[in-house]
Amino acid sequence: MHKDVAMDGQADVTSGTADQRRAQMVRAALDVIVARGFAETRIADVAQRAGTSAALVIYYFKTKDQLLTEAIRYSEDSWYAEGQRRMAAVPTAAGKLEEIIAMTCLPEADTGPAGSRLIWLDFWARAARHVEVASVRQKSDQRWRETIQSLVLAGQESGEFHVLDSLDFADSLSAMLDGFAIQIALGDPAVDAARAFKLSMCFAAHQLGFEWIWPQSGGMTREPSSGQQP
Amino acid sequence: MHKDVAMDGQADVTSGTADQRRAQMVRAALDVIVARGFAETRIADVAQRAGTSAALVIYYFKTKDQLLTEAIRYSEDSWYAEGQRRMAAVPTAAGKLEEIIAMTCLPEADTGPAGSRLIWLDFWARAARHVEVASVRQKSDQRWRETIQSLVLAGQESGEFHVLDSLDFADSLSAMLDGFAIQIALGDPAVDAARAFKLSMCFAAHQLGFEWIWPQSGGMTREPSSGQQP
DNA sequence: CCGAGTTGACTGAATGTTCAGTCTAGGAAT
DNA sequence: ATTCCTAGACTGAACATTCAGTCAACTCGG
Repeated sequence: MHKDVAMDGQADVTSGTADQRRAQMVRAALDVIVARGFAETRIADVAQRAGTSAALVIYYFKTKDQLLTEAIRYSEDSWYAEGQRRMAAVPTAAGKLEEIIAMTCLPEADTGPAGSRLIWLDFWARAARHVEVASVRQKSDQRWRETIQSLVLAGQESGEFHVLDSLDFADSLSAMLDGFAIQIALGDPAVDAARAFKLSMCFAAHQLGFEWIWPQSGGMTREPSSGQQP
Repeated sequence: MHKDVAMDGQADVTSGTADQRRAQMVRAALDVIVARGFAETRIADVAQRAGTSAALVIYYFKTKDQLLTEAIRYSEDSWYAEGQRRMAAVPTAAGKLEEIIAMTCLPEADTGPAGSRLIWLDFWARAARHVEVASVRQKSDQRWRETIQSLVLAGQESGEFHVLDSLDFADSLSAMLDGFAIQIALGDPAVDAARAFKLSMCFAAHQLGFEWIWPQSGGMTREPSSGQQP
């Protein structure tokens, strides 16, 4: 019989190695998904990437489906955590918002799992047919919108932002970011990362009523994240 | 060798039947893709739908890839044509814009190929890995943005709209619509079609400076779409 | 008008490959 | 010696694509 490893992590702590193995495989899966795409991801590829056998992968994740779903969940969680981390490092609401927008728009200094934008496309497509994935996506998206919304509320309370319906704004910005993410992921020459960033920021600044200029190494809003050059 | 049927439609009229067959198959493919999703679309399914054999499908489209690519191209073209058609039926720029937005947001009275929104997800995902599809998407998107842009320019000249950078607006709205399309396609309860429509229209109205209220059967902007069928 | 030859449309039955998922048996830890 | 781990070899099914023709509609020389 199987240990029926629970998806919430801890399982039995007796074997630290087992959990490590699982995590390693999830990460390997993510790498392969990014590189080859969802549809082209074989268990054997993941196994190879993780330096083990296909049989072992199945041993840990009962099915391929479960592996992929877990990989996606992991990716989303990392993404969210990264967002929280970045926001915490910035004091002003406008700065936090800029950080969020930069995260989806500017590809450099990839967040934990590389190529998140690329994965999203597969993610969405899969969510359309796969209930479990759909629910992961829905939750993840919800969480993200709530992050934006509460950020806006905070900014309004501190007087940084105009007062407007924060939910409307969160939903709109979130949609716009998703839309730009597509263009960026697909490398559309007409709408590159920098342009998406600019347009998103202009939208936010305009709606929320704060000043924003391209981060010229001295703007009031701080440069988004670390060093990045056009 | 093959007749090498040109992709721009009319081709040579010598054999009406062959082209009909092709078109029929493309439409069948589209149906299957919508129903089962891209990855789960088998040639046999398409053949069955079209009332023929898998071998015949391959006979017309050398490979499955070609069939799918052509199906996507067809879908996009229909979508675009539908857009043009709808716009032509409305006099004001604001009305046209509303029509466009309604088309992506409101699911009712599906445009020619049903479930376009759903297909987009697969479309994007596939574009990420498949050069040919990528180019189809890029062109299609470009065309769409240009449509919006020239619409805005026209509205500005007639004095309906504020003056602003029409390209910036087109790119932003287009992104927002894509983003909402995802939520709608996936049936996210937090952002349903009506809400997406409202938020998009508010964005447009706000940016372009025209009045807009929910179409109350007598608004200045006409109700989005009406009865239409081939 | 006719029948041998040609060609395009079409099919059912292979073929061959590619994988997800077993199975079995060996190794390591307890 | 029992219980996890692990992997190589297998199984079985799902499919895309090919093959070897059949069929019907034509042409065209006589």
